[in-house]
Amino acid sequence: MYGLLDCNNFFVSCERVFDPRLNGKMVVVLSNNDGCVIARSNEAKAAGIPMGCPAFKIKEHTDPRQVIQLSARHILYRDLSCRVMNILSDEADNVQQYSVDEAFFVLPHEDVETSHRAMANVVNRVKQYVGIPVSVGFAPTRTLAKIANHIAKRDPRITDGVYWLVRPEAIDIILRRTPIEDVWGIGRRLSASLKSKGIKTAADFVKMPPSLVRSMYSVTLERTQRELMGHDCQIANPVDIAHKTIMTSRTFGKVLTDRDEIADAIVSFAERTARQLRAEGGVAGSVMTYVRGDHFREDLPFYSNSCQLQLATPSSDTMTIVRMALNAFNNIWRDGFTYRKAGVMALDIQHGGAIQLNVFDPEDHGKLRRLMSSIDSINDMYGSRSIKLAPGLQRGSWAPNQNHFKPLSKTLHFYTGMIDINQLQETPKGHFEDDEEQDNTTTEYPDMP
DNA sequence: TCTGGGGTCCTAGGACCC
DNA sequence: TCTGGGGTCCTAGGACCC
Repeated sequence: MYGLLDCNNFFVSCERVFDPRLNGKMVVVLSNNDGCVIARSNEAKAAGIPMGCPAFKIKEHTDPRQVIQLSARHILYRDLSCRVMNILSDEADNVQQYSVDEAFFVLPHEDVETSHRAMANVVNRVKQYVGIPVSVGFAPTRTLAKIANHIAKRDPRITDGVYWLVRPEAIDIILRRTPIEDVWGIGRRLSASLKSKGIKTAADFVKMPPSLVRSMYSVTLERTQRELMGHDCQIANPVDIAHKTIMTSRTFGKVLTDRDEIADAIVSFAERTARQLRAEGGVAGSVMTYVRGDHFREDLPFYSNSCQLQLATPSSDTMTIVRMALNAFNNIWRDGFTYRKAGVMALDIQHGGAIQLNVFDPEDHGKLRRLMSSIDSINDMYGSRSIKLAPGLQRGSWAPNQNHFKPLSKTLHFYTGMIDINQLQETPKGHFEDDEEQDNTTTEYPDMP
């Protein structure tokens, strides 16, 4: 039996913790660059604003003046996420965090009643101590637990925010009511294809011969089907598996043409990638840099390219990663094009320290490791940009647009104790939204004094 | 005017080998 | 005219997720 705990409208709920005036309003949280809607309040969902909706298209769905738009503050969301997961871990076993706002787990109790009480307790404690509403679904497989969770979230008659989808007859009824596109693992393309064959609900899908599903589509889809039938296939088991790739990429706030400005961005991306690599205790075997134009601008010549370079010895040292990223960038840079996005990716990541040293490699790796660990300590202590590489100290003209920050309530002081509010005062260009908090911009509140 | 970021897995096809 | 069979490994691209 799997449990799935999922935070309701997570980013919006986080914002509401610090500003109760957002309750009952249409609220959306925007992606980097204030580009797309990545979280919606129930009110915004009811108005028909879809997930991923470009901010400038909100007006196609509802009066945009009634919608409170907020730039994302991921560091805050991660902090609250940790608190939710900690409370869950008090009651549940084998907690596997699947994303920032959801986790699979199992319960130690044998009987449903005790389990239900334990989970109702978690839901209440999270609401009380973190301020975030959560829902829990239980089912024999993860794919069914996803469906159970949706029901817990949507149906107000579900008591305590916890729904059990266990009895075969109940599963049968629910599958008949579940549109095929709502099944975890069946996205836009697959659902369109299945519908064209008359498969409209999860129940229709389950009736297909599994061998046909595999031959017409893939083993992945066949696994999804078997999970719906109640056979645990461990799909998308995210469990403690260390990352295989780590990427940092951004869409620039504007189209860039200057090589040095883009190199500046590459350095920042590489630094951040290296830092994350070290935080996970991994080393990268190769580094990839990519650049691309703006594919929405048909009036500009489009260019997109990437280059992956192998390291002589796998490394997580900032200077090495930055150097490789810049070398790769130099290989793909073309004059005369415009650039809107770039990224740096660490690949072939190894964990656990069994690194094969290259005897021809002149670097003193012990020394580098000590230097990096000192830099990390200083940045942890004094703020993440206290020490950077000199090439990263440029203009930051690539910085994304984020014009919808609202001042954080002073209650943040009392609340987290983890975020240094003094760091919130300045908003230098060319840094990352999760490095520090911002800002002084005031958001207009419709219908608010 | 304005369209995110960071991941995973699978498959097909090509290069290469014996 | 006729052009094997069976592997492996790698890569690019497509699908999905939140």
